[in-house]
Amino acid sequence: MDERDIRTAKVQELRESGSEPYPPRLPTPRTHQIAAAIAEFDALAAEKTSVTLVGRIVLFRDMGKVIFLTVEDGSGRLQFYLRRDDIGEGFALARKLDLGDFISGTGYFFTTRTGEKTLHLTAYALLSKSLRGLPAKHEGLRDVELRHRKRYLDLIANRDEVMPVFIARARILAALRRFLDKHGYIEVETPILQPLYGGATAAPFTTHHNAADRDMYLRIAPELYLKRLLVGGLERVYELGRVFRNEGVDRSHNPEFTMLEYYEAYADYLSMMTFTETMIAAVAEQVTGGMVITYQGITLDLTPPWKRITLHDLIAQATGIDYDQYPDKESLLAAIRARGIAVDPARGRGRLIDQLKDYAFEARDPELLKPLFLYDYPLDLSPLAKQKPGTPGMVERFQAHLAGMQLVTAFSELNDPLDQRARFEDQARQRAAGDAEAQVLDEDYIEALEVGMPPAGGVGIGVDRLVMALTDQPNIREVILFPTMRELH
RNA sequence: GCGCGCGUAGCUCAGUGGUAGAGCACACGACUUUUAAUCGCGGGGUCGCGGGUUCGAAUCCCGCCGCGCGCACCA
Repeated sequence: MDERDIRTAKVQELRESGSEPYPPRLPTPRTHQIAAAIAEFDALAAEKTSVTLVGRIVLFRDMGKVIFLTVEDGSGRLQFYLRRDDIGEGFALARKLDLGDFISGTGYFFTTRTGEKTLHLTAYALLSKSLRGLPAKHEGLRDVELRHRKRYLDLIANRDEVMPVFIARARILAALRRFLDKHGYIEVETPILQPLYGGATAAPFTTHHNAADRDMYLRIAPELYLKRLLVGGLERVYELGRVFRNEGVDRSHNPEFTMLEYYEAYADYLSMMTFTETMIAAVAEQVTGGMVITYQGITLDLTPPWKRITLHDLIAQATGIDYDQYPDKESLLAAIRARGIAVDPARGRGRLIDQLKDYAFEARDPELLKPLFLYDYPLDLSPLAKQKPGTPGMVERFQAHLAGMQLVTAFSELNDPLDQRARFEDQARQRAAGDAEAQVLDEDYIEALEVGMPPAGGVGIGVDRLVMALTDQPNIREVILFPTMRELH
C-alpha cells in the first residue's frame, strides 16, 4: 500500500465511523483569517477568547498524548496545539490527520515556553482529506517542469516566492485598467475567435467552426477590431486580454500571452509615447512603491521622460551605418557586410534594419537596458502604421524597450484606406513569396477605413513582459500561472 | 529548427561498467510545550522510453520523448 492507498482507506474508515471527510460546510464558523488573528493575539490571548481558524496542515508533530501542527491559510500560518486530555475520543482520530489535510480548529491563544504564538484547541474538525503528500517540507519543489505543470504544488511549496508574483500581476492589471479608465478610455471586448487574423505579423492557431463549416482563427492581436471602433465613433478604447501566436517558446515568449492595446482618436505616436511612459511609471509606483525598480540586479529608473532615440540614430551609433545613405536593400547589405556584421540577407531592406537594431542590443550596452523609446521604423515592417511625412519608406512608429525586452509597439494609425489597401497587397506579395507570417488582406477592415477613421495613435503592450520587469522575473513562464507545455508521453 | 546540458523513490539529490543509495515524506512503535521535533524499526524503484555494445549497463553508443539554457525565429 502506498501513501495514497493508505489515505484513501482512511477516507473509507472515516465514513464508516460516521464522520464525513469532505463535509459541505464548517461545523463552526471561522472567526478570523490567521494573519488577522495573530495581529490581535495579545487581546485574544488575555481574554482567552474562543477563535476558530481554518487551513491546511503543513507540519505535523505527533508526540503521543499531544500534537503540534502548523496550519496555513491564505493569509499566513499558525501553530495549533492538541492535547488528549482536552479532546478526548477525537484525539485518536487527530493522530490520523495527514500533511495536506484541511482542518478547522477552535480554541484559545497562548504562548509556548519557546515563545511561539499557538492556538490551544478545544475542538477540531476535518474539512477536506488530502490523498497525496505535499512536496518535501524543506527542499520544496525545485524541478522547473513540475513547478509549471503542477502550479498548485508550486504555490504550496514555494508560496513565499511564487504567490507574491501573481498577486503583483493582478495589481498590475488592475492599475493599468485604473489608469486608462481615469483617462477616459473605455474597456471593450472584441472577438478572440476571428474569421481572419490580423494586426500583427505572426502565424495563427487555426480551428474550425462546425456549424458554419469554416476555419476560424484565434486572434493574434485585437488591433483591427479596436480600430473599427474608432471608425464607429468611440474615441478612446482599450482591450486587455489574451492573444495567441503559433510560435515557439522561450524566455520572453509564450504561445498565448496577455496584450494590452489602447487607441486614442486625434492622438499620434508622439503623444502616445508620453502617455505610455506616464502610465507604466504610475503602475510601477502603485505596485512596487516607487518608479525605480531592480531587474536581475540592474537598477532601472522608470521616471518619465524616458530616453528617446530614433532607430536610425541608434543604429548609426552602434554600427556607424547611416541607412539613409543606402536606399535599397543591396547597397545596405553591402554596407553591413563591409563592417562584418552577420545578417540574414534573404529579407527586405526593412528586415535588414531590424537586424541591425538587434545587433545594437546584442552589444549589451547597459544604457540600452534602461527604459527607452526607439522611434521611426521602416515602412515595410509596419503595414498598419502611417507614413512619416517627408521621410520616404519610414513610418511613425515606436517601440519601448526595458531591460532588453521589447515591451511596447505603437504607431500613428494608418487611416488612409487606399494606402492601407496597397500595404495589404504588398503583404500578399510577400506571402506569395513564402512569408507565412505576412498579414492577410481584410476587406471588411478596408471598408471600415473607407467610411472614415479619425487620425489616432495606438499602442500595444506585452503585459507579461511588463509583469516580468516589475516582479524581477527572468522568464515569462514565471509570470504565467499555467504556461504552455508539451504533452507528456 | 540547431547546439549544449539534464531526466534515478512522492519531493530534494548522490551514485560514471560489477548485487540501486541518502535526507525528507510514508508505515509501525515510544514520547503531555514541540517547532525542519526527536528516538527506534520498516516498506517503497520498469534509474524518461526504445534499441545496441558488453560476461555484466543507471553508468558507454544510437534513436525518440520531456524539460532547461543559448542561438535562430518571433508587432
